[in-house]
Amino acid sequence: MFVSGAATILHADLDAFFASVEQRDDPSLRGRPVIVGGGVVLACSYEAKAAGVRTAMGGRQALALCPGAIVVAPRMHAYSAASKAVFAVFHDTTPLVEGISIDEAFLEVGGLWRIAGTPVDIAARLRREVAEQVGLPITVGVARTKFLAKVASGVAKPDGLLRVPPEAELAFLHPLPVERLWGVGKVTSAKLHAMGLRTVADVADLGEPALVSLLGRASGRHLHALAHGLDPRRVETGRRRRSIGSQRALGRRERSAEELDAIVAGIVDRLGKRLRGAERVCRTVVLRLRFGDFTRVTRSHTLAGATAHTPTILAAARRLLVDAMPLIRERGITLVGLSLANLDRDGAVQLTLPFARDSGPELDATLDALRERFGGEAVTRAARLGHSPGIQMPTLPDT
DNA sequence: TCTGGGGTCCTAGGACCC
DNA sequence: TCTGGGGTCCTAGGACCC
Repeated sequence: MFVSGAATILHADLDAFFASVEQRDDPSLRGRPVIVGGGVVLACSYEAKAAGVRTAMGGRQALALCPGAIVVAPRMHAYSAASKAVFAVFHDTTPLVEGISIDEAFLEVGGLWRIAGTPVDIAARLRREVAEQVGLPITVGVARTKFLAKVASGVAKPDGLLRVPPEAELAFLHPLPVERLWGVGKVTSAKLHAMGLRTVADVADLGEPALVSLLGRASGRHLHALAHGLDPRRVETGRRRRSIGSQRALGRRERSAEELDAIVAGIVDRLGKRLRGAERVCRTVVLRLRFGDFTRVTRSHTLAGATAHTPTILAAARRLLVDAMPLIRERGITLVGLSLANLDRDGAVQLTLPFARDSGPELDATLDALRERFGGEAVTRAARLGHSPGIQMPTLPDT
């Protein structure tokens, strides 16, 4: 059930996913700049990207950059059906598939060479099958680790295939800008730039203690490892969602307490249905608010027991909303959202196992043993706790 | 640049316990 | 009686990703 032997990982990533589905379903859109979304760009075709359009950009700005763009309203059902079809191809390729998002997955193919050929053969076939069976372009990165496979697919986009051979990893990685490192966003890249660090090689030269003091323990260690081509994370099947949420942007108009209450009730209703549809229960209700000045807050409440009962969740959400009303009146509300978290943390057994700091292989072996014993899906948590290093907390089902 | 919607993980502090 | 170490759980905020 679990991987043995040399790991070889594919990172498969659909190109401009939503926009590609639109171009597939409407031939008149092919070869033309397509923007999916309205107020904000959810996705755009490569023709629009060439004009400077980017995901999450305001719609007005996008059209200013690319006046010829065709704007299409999102069709989430079509995307989710296309995603399912692509994941079916993934699962035909190998049982070891870890979905990362609607359009991306890691595939472990290290043990397949005897029956399916080299990883590059497998990747080429995968791309062909996705094109033939689903009609979408997909890029695949091939490498020894997740991170390198992901970077490879990013470099190979669009509609490409790139393998990073083990002996060429650092030569491939080190000239890249720090923004390519997974976990380096705006804030972190600004900090790194302020230190004069621009490439992955610069980060690799800095040394772990300096990175940790700059970025915090977890990020510092993580980045240091990635910059040296080290990434022990394996492809994990059976990961389950840890929270579900829904939110609504409200614009700048004033909202009465009754109006907000009705919006929250609507969101709770939707989330309750999703929760029960997934046969899951939650213990924590989180209210998310964004204000007129774009500051945000969250307010949360943890229930005594897990539930999927809409009235129970609604009562908790209402209390959080009422408590937040003074803030809302003061700053003006522009977004309301709810998350249901601590999923399935009731009727579960929590084990706490002490480990020495940094005993990675031991931890992995223990987790594998737990998965063997209880099934891959059962072990839902294996985290290093921030302020109590070395403790693991797998969560097991009721036995 | 006047800003969506769905997520993950990490950090830090306080209450509480032994 | 006071203090410390070690630990769990909850809340809140923030960075990041697609």
